[in-house]
Amino acid sequence: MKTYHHPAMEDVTLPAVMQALADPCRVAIVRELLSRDASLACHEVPLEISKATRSHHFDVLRQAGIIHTQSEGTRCMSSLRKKELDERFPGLLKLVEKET
Amino acid sequence: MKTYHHPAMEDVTLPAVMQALADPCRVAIVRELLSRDASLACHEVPLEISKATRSHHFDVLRQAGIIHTQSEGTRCMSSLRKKELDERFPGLLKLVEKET
DNA sequence: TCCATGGTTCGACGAAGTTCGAACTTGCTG
DNA sequence: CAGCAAGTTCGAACTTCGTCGAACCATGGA
Repeated sequence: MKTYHHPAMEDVTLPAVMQALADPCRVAIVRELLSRDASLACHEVPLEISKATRSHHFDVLRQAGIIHTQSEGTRCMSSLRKKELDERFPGLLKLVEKET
Repeated sequence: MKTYHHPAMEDVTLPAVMQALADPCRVAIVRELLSRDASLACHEVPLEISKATRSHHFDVLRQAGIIHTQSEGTRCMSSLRKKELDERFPGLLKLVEKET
């Protein structure tokens, strides 16, 4: 079973998290997670991109400390690190929440 | 006298503004502006980068709707579009304010 | 009028990021 | 066991970004 590395929240920098959210696909993923308030398998995201690209975007979000991922059978379930994020970057998720 | 183009705030997207703040230099510039609560000439920013690079970063911030720039003699003074930003992206500036 | 100063623009360069197909791994299920 | 479905990894092609030096443009003063 694959395991994923998640950075400690205090090691996550503002530019890094901004960088991660600087892509419309990734913002869409975070919004999907916000609207569900639950974890989500990669392939469930409604985006017209290849598997490889999808995997990459989840990777970036994970390395930026935004999501937490774990294997569950053949799927990998991701969820927001909501509480930690709210503590480290208060207001960030609220910012993403709005559709605009 | 040079004039600058500033986008309408409703045309500024979240990924665009995130992209602009995804660079440590630009975050530093915004922090400097926040701490002064006044406008700032390009060359006053305490960053060890060339004139050209400096100009570029101000450009990016301007196009992302974050700062407003105007010529004053030979200098160009920039200031935060604080009120508009707070309205369009509430909590964004507060996020940048923290040193971490 | 000439020069110094503050910024801009241009072209170049390497670094980094996005995207994909293809091959591979892993776990479930018939 | 065979086959499928979900993800990962790799390499390639391409784009974008950050940085700089050099040349350039305005403005204000000597």
